[in-house]
Amino acid sequence: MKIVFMGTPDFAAASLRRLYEDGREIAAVFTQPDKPKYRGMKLTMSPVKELALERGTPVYQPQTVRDGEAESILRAIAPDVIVVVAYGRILPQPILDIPPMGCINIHGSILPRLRGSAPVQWAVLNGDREAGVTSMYMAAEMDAGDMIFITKTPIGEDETAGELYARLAGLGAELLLETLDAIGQGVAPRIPQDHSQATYAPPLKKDMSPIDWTRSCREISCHVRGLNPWPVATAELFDTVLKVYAVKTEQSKTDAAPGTVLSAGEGGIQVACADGVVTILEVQAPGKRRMAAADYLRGRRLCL
RNA sequence: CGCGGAGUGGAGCAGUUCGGUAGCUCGUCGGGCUCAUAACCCGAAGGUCGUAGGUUCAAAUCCUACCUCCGCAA
Repeated sequence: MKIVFMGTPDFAAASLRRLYEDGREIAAVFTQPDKPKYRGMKLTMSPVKELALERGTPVYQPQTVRDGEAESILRAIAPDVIVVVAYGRILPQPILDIPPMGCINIHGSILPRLRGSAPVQWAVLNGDREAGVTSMYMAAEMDAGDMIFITKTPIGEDETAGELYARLAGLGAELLLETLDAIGQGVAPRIPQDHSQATYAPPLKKDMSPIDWTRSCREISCHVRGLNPWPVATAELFDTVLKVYAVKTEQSKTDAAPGTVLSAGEGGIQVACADGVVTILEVQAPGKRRMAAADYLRGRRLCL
């Protein structure tokens, strides 16, 4: 089965790596163009490109997939199937029609819920108990194609979006192999989505970061975990904005107004919320590295 | 050359403006107190002040270059 793989971030690279390990035939890889990124704005290649170059696979990085050029490249390659994992582009119908076995997508949610680009993060933010990956036949509309298989997994009470993302990347890679096998054997199901149940997971933005102390313990915990590792929850404390990487919560009766700092010391920084106490365990001050809340307090000589 | 911040005992920081004895809160180790303790008291160890060079009688501090880390930007 001749495969063309399209993907960009780590999540996609996990699937591509699995394909290589399993000895699948990767005819070409499509990924987003190198972009100036990180400190110094150095031109950086995507994790998928890095992996493809290691393996000597031809890499294509079209600016757009809608000008016909990508289409003609793909026709020349003539893949049996196109696998798309977090590519970051929506493929037009003419491309979807090229591979005889179809275009397969691995998406990081239990469809039809959480269509879009940040499904894993939103699963945590929403306080879902369960996350998953879905394989599907692609349609022109984003993440709306007929489903093939779904793998579900519980979300840990303390699990961050970053941790869940890594786990789902692995599950997605396995799911991809199963899906390709099923297609190869002609036994892949085709389950239409219930579009009325669809929800959306838009990209995260920095302005989501501030913690709303009037929310519940659990909501705040989900907020902190869902925004970790990016953009990271923030709290305005001690006349500065601290990034909050980890909290623990305890439901309890408290008379203090939400947002009140109840204590600050070795155990962390305790802040009142709607239905209890949130203890901030790990913070990062501007220009500093991450550190335990207690360490931060030591340096600032703040203790209550 | 995209912009900015930071490197000081094991941890987090002050000291740098205006050069002049290496300091704080913790931790560690020893001793004491206590029925007992992560509490309290006494004491000790532990630092090439990121690296290299320069200026100076004298550099953590001023000058130059470099290294590393962090934030913005995605």
